[in-house]
Amino acid sequence: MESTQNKKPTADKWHLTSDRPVFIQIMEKLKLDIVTGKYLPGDKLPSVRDLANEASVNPNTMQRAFSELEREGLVYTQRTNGRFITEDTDLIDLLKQKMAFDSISQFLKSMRQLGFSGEETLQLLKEALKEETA
Amino acid sequence: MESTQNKKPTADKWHLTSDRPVFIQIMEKLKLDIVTGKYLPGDKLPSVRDLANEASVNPNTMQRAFSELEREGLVYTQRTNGRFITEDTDLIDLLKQKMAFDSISQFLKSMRQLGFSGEETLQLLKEALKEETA
DNA sequence: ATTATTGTATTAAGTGCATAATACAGCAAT
DNA sequence: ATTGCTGTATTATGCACTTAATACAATAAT
Repeated sequence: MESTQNKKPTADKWHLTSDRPVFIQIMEKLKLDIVTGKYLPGDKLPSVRDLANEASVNPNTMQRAFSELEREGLVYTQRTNGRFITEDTDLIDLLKQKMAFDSISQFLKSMRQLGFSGEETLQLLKEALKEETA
Repeated sequence: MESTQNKKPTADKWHLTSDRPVFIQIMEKLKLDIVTGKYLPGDKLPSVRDLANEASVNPNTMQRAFSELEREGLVYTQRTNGRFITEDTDLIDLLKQKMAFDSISQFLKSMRQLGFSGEETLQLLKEALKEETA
């Protein structure tokens, strides 16, 4: 017996969309959770079935996301025990740096495509930050 | 008779990838060409077939991209004469503003997801710009 | 008037992603 | 030893995007 409020409280904080492959979006979310410390090195992950259920996704899809993450060395598997976050903290740090670098590069590229110089882009960013507090 | 160098010189400057719908990527490229002035208001566009050929894409796919652009008011069609860039310069300006705003918003969002504050992000961007010239 | 070019529509096929429904093997807990 | 949970594999179905091969209607050019 579960209490009525104990159904699925930790449900969809995955905000998955249909405009890109779901397994990619899951990978991105997991990577964020890893580099931001929501998952710590060595942490045990929920089972494929549980996570699939929580994300309202097919187990195959969740499985695929983890397969890819494992290929990248971010998680490792103990065949019948579960999955765990890598303990390679250097790898995690590198990933975070790379994600930040990629974000900056992509931003500058798209702004330049729109015709803005680096200086103009910097200025626009400053103004955007100013707007936020106002 | 064509000279040997007159084959398809203006070929693939479309760099389309397979990780996202092609018709979306085409729309993005066309929008960029419009807001950056490579196409001017009222300009006549090449035919669907020619553009499809140039981009190495199926005519249906190119057609779809244009249908969407037309829905957004960026191009208009003369039934059997061809397609033209909108002459609504305000719309074009608004689009450019929106694209820049979206780019900035997305950048700030992704950096915050990585744990960086607005100030930190600004600093990282400055450093990135400094690195470029060095 | 004829011809070529325009946008547009249709049908069939192939591919990748996601789902659903199972099933199996191996280890942990009991 | 049995039971339950783990990752993993398989088969079938559906959907969206893309391609291919046509075809048609309407206008511009000749």
